[in-house]
Amino acid sequence: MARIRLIDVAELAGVSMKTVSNVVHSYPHVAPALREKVQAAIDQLGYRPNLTARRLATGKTGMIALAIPEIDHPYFSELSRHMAEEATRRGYRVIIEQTLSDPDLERAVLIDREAGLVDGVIFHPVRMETLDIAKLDAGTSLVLLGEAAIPVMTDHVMIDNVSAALDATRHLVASGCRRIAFLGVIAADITGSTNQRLLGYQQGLLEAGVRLDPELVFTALEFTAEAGLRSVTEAIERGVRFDGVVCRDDRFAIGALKALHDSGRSVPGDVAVVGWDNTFLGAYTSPTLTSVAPKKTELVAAAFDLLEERIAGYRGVGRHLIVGHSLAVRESAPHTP
Amino acid sequence: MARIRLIDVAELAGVSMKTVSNVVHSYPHVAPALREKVQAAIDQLGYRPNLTARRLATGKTGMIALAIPEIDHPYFSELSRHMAEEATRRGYRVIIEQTLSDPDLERAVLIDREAGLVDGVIFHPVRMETLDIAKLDAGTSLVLLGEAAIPVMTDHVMIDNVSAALDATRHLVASGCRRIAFLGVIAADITGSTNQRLLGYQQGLLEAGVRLDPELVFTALEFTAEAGLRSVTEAIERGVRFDGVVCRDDRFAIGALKALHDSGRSVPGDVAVVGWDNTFLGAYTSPTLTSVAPKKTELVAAAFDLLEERIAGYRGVGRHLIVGHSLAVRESAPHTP
DNA sequence: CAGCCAATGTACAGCGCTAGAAAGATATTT
DNA sequence: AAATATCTTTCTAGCGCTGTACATTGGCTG
Repeated sequence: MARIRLIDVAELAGVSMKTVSNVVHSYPHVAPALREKVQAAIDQLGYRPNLTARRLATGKTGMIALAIPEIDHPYFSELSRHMAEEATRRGYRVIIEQTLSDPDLERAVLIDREAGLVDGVIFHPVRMETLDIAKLDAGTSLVLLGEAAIPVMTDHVMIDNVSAALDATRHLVASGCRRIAFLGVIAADITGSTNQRLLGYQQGLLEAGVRLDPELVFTALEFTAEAGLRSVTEAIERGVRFDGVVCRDDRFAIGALKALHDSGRSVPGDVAVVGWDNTFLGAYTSPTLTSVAPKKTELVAAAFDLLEERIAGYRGVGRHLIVGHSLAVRESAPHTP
Repeated sequence: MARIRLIDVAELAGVSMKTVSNVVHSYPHVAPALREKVQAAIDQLGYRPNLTARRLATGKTGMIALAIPEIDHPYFSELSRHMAEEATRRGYRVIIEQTLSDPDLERAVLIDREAGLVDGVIFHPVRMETLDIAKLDAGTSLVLLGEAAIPVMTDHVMIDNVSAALDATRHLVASGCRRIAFLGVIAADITGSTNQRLLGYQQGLLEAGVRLDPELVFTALEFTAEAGLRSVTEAIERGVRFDGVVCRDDRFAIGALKALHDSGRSVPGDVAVVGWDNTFLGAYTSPTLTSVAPKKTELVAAAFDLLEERIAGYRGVGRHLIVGHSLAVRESAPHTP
């Protein structure tokens, strides 16, 4: 079953390849009669242009790569969905690369990108350091997401983590919490995200005239609900008292909800809980989860805008965009009446 | 910043293109000294082969498409992750196509596949009908997932839904449930999945000598936790009594948990709940969710095996594989003591 | 009716890489 | 030393499509 080529259609229709190509591309200056004849040949043979060949000829692949740590992390799977939809809207296809937070895989993404496979890359680094990225960002189209690394020359989109954490903390303060914990600092995590969120949290306490009690900064071992559960359970067992928790991540928040539930605390009665990322998980818990909500569609649109400008030839310094956020208020930390 | 080409390397090293190509491909018969010289030139220029060109020349793209209804559905995002990992293991890249259960998008997947973009497609159809798929499966490499459509000529992997539903029902019967409900039949859903699961459910009741009460078959309007919640809430309000629920989907199960919780029922005390797909959602709920667990890694491996045989040239009739399943037993329907 | 322009169509040289044939170099055998 | 075998390397024809340069046609103008 040999594939039908442009030339096969051309022969059947008795015209040149270019004319067939013109029909395929809806080039205006083709005589209606000819166009019809060619179209008939196309239909008859079931011709589909070979995209690989087209790519080689045009130099454009029409494809962008989205490199994220884990496909099945709710935040990233939602992000992927938005990316896929935005890409379709803009005429691109998305190829998803899972880096698993492995520095080598992350590096591979940046190197492969140059292999002419994709026109650009949207990359959410976790482990690669600023300088490392700067070194590999060899002038091709790249947009970074998140706060892990921010090379000056590279475009970058994020939310204002400090102010978001501040909002979350203020929300808890407003509903009467005074002993507010922060979950979770990760031993192995040297990314800026946690630090910034912690900073906003401190600022919120300061504003409320509450002193930060180091005992209330909970540490987790890894980014899982399980680790969050363990961390909160241990705090409870240590006798730490708290009436609110700002969680660095929805999964931590879910672990926290479970820990509180298992230890007989009511949420939000005894402890109010705020998560982060506003993933769909939060809608499924009991109680439902209040969560910091990055404006994902804005973020996706901004990332694409920057990327397309790069693809179009922009070679200037990196643009660093902040997109909005809000607080999705649900049962675990409701509005004050 | 013009891209470095094979010929640039060849010129710098003072050899022919083919020799450079041989080095790149680790072809054995290259004199060590020459190999070193070429490698030095490659490193110096930072040469990366252009994959698009390679593809055009070899006819292999090294890429497969995974077409699923929604990237951010937990089942599919977990599946995607496994697919991505298996693909990497086998030397492929995955391009994910989101069909959104739209018949036109589903059809587009099958048509685009022929555009020389990918070597094969793994496709989980939802809306396309058997005949429609059969018509478009024009001899290229395709493997289907799920139960929606099963054209004879096309390869296909699924779990035994009847027997899995039977297992779930038996589990509830064994723990003493007698009035077992089934959630949810979807008005608009004509896929085989629901019917098969319903069949296994009936069979389980029959075995236990329990008559099927039509009142216990709960209908939902769409595939969301929200719809599940509503369906169960309405049943409770109608005064329907039941002590167990087999859910067609983890999201329904989560809706059910919430409905039961909100109405003051305890799970599993008053009502035991079994979900389906064993997504990570089930580990995060309170109580945690017992769920039918398709062996995803087996499924992924089987799909790839079939696909690779197709890619390698197999042109016979469709193989229809059943992969295993188990029941992930957690708190919502625990083991009987 | 020559002279021109615009509208249509054709020819063909790449895009960067691969792979098989052919040539050149070196080693082995008789 | 000639003949043969074995390595190494070069040559070159595509892969299927696009875009530029050029050829052709027909309609109009003056």
